[in-house]
Amino acid sequence: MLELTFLREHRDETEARLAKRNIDAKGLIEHAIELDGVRRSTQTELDGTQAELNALSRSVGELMKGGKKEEAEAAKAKSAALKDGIARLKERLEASEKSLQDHLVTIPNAPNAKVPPGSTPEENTVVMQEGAIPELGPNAKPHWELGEEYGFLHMDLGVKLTGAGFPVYSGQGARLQRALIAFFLDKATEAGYREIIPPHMVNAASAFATGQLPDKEGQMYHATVDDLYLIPTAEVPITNLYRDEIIDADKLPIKNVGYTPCFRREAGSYGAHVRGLNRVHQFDKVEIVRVEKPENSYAALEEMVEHVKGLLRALELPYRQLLLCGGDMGFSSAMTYDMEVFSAAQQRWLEVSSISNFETFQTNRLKLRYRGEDKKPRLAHTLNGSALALARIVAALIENNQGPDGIRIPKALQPYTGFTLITK
RNA sequence: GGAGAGGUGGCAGAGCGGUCGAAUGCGGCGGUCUUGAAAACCGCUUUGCUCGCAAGGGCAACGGGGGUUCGAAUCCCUCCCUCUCCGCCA
Repeated sequence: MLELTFLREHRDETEARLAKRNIDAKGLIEHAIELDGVRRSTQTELDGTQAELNALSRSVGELMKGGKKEEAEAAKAKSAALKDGIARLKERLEASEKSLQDHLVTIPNAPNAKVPPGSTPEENTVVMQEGAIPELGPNAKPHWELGEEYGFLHMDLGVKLTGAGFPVYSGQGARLQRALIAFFLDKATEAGYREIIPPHMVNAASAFATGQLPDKEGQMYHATVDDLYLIPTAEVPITNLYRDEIIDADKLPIKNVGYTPCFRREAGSYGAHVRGLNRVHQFDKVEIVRVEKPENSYAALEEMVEHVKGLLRALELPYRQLLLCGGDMGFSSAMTYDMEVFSAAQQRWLEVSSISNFETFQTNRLKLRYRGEDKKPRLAHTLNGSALALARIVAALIENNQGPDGIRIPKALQPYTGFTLITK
């Protein structure tokens, strides 16, 4: 959620930044300012009336003590009218706060100045590309065929147990998952991230604070009996660790990493391009999450990108870095890089990481602040990125490394898998 | 799941209908003293909203919500959470 005071004081800037998303920025902001005006005038009026009543109540106490019974009764009678007014004003204030809130929640984050305008993935910028794209020849198979052939991935069993999009890994496939998770966690720990094992379900307040609610309600699995949500990413619980906190400036930056399974309903996305592991309802992901001072957050973003690049290089995967255009960015993000690996058998790029700076968009909802040099609490910046998301990494890894003898495991991963080749 | 106890400031812990945003202690910050440090002493030490150019005001918050009252941290209702005991259980 955008900061109201910032929006008020930097109206033109916010409008210009927001316009990159190809939405009616002017209209959205105008309406917000208007609703805020109503809220503020109501607040002022209510405060004044409440002050009057407070003074009156105090005088009643003093009159009683002084034995002036009649005067006290007169004051009591006077307070009735004030109370009426206060009740009405409170209602009005609540209503105006609610309409303001309801409106603010519909405004996406304002993109950073560097973000290219645009509305489709075609308008994203390719920042860089690295790694040789393997020539597999005509007999190359997509990962879902390889998985079946080698017997380590079973989409059909997942259907039996749960439904489409819930893969079952077995044998070397299961071990490969575990190896990747351990490898990613170790690399993040080396880079100074603290490992977190969070709950895999969160309450509505947490889902709201990181922006899953109300914006992406339909994307999450909802356990209605207890009103809990299955996390779509570790970002949700890990970022919410700091909800309602004021952190001393010298404690920043905070760098956390967590592995969790991720659950996404992905309602309405079916077809050939989502076969196999390309898009599933449950996948494993190692996520890095940072809390930063505003002046450092963009340097942190680049640092996170470098970290992810290191992982992709170690896995010997051809990859590229995309700077998302305004219209393709997530609702809460101010700037997002996507990392994609090339899946040689499918001849397409697969998104395996999304690294974003949310600036104060999340912390405003989280009420996550830090105390700077001036001792005043200010909203911190939050960032997060996948490092990395497993299912598609596995897809690309096994497709790109298929050969006549089996599927080759990259060197960096071999200490973790305990084998160098996936065989039949 | 059953029974009981309790939720107050960074922490500990008072307050149990009025002047209590809240005693006191600890911690933290600033100062005095000291060659320096410690001790001692003095002062300061929550957050949000709002009015104001500012100085400085006002309002709200004692787990959440509602109620009683001229007035609630204090009384009542309700929800949530924590702890103890019992039951169940990886």
